[in-house]
Amino acid sequence: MNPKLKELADLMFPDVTKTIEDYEKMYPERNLESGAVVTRFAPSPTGFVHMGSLLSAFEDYKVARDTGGVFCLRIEDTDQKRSVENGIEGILNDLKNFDIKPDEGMISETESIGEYGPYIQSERMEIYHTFAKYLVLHDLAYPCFCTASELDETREIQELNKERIGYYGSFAKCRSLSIDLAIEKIKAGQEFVVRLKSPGNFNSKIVLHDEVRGDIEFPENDLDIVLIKSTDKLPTYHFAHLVDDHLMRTTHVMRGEEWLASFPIHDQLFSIFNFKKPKYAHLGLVMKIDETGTRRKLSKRKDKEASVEFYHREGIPKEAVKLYLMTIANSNFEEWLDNNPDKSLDDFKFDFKKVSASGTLFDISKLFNISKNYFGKMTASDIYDNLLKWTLEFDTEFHDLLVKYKDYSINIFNIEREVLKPRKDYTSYRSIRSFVFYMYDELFKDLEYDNVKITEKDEVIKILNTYYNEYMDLSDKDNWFLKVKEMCDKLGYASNIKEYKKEPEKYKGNIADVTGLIRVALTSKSNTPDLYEIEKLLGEERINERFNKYINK
RNA sequence: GGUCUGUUGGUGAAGUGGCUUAACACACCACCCUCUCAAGGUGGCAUUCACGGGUUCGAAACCCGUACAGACUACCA
Repeated sequence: MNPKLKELADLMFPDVTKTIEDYEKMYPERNLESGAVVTRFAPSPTGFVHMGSLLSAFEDYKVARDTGGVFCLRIEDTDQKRSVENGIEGILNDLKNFDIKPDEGMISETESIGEYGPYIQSERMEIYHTFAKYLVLHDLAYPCFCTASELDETREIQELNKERIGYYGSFAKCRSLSIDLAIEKIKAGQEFVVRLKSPGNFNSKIVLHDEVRGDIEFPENDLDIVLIKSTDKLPTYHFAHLVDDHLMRTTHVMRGEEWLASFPIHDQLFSIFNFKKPKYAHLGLVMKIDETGTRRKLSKRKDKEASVEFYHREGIPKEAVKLYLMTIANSNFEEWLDNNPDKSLDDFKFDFKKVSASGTLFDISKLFNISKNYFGKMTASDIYDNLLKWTLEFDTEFHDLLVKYKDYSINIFNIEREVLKPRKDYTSYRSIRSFVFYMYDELFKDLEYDNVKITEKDEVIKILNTYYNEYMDLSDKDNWFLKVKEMCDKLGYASNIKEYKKEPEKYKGNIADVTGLIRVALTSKSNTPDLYEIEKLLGEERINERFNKYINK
């Protein structure tokens, strides 16, 4: 070995005490069953998770579960500017809201589980430096003293001459610096970054395999990319990816499409160290159509639905969100679910080949539809329990009523539920209140009554009184309806709508007008679930009160 | 400027050369059912797969161009 190189490497990394072999021993190959997949989700600690990230975390987690593998949460805090206070807790919480728990890695702001840590990159300094030092020792990396303005300058020249932009070939000034000079500069206290001495040739092609896109041809990487940054001595993403995913024995790297372009860099890094390469899957981005009608990446800043906390706040059941995520993750999932209505998400196996390569437009109406169907399958008491939790956090007024009237509330949620075709109107926990508020006297105030057909005051009084005094029969639904019809006939309203349509001039109106009036008087709404069920739950006394309230409004 | 990816209806998409006169689901529209609504049922919604060439007996699928969209091209991830 070149002793000069050793001197340089020692100077650059005085803190390194271990060797790569030491780390290989510390973090041995995992002893997993064949087919078990090791994935990882590696966010910056920004405190919350973006929809696109949630999708990839969800897929990472799903594959790990499906194969009996490991899902790891690693924190990429190598860009200190992005970190926020308690950022890890925030991420963990967002993930937890969708039942995603790491098998390994960070489990709180400061704690982790697993034998492959530390799982926070800023705590892995010495490891990165050990690997970087190895590279310097073998003349595969070098210190670069170029300043930001020098770099800007060469970029401008490159732009002007329409040359490829970057630090490569003759533009890589520090690559050809003599070792002596480099040593001298470091001794003189000059700042430096560590750059890869890329062995690639831009004119040669390589073919890399992506699990969703198949084989892709790239030019070899010839960029002398930065491995270790100057001021904080932290690694760049590229280098951290190599070291961490190798040492954590990640088998499948699933990440956004934005990483596709740096695939050749990562492949080259693994080749240089002769490490076993993980498989890669580059996922299509989650897009939306904005006000101007153009398609663009869903943005954390601009789009409220981009932050996963939004779904929690809206009260969309996490199960529904997961079903939606699965439909965009694997295009065959929806059909599978239709054909296997009794099976759950866990019975479906994630398939890389069914991942769409093109960016997905985020479709919130589809999500609501899935949510609606999910509510349709829940039991009334499940709804009650979950709604109780949701309102505790987001609607304490309603929460108190739910506590006070537990059984009554469950009965409300059970209206038209335990039947062959259950009604489907709830789209979220938040939406429920607007469907049932009138069932609670405490909320039946400051009303705006919907419009009704029958408005003439004497007629209104006559119908409500006649109904209440002579025709209200709550013993069972059939009797109830017979009585209503009877009353209509007596008062001159058609009890059969078909008849009415044939000869409308023969009647004052039809049964729908009459029940419409009763419905609005009782609930203030013209659209509600089954009237009989509502009346039955309300009971005679409150029906009377509400009729009077309506008449005197 | 360079590199790479993508392009099937309003949306998500199936489709790997003949079974496609293009599944399925969401949305939308119409009708039916019906005391209102939600559901549910029936039907409609791409003469055509960004465009132009080519290969082939045969192409949405294969090849070549073009266009458009997106990503990357940082000591950000």
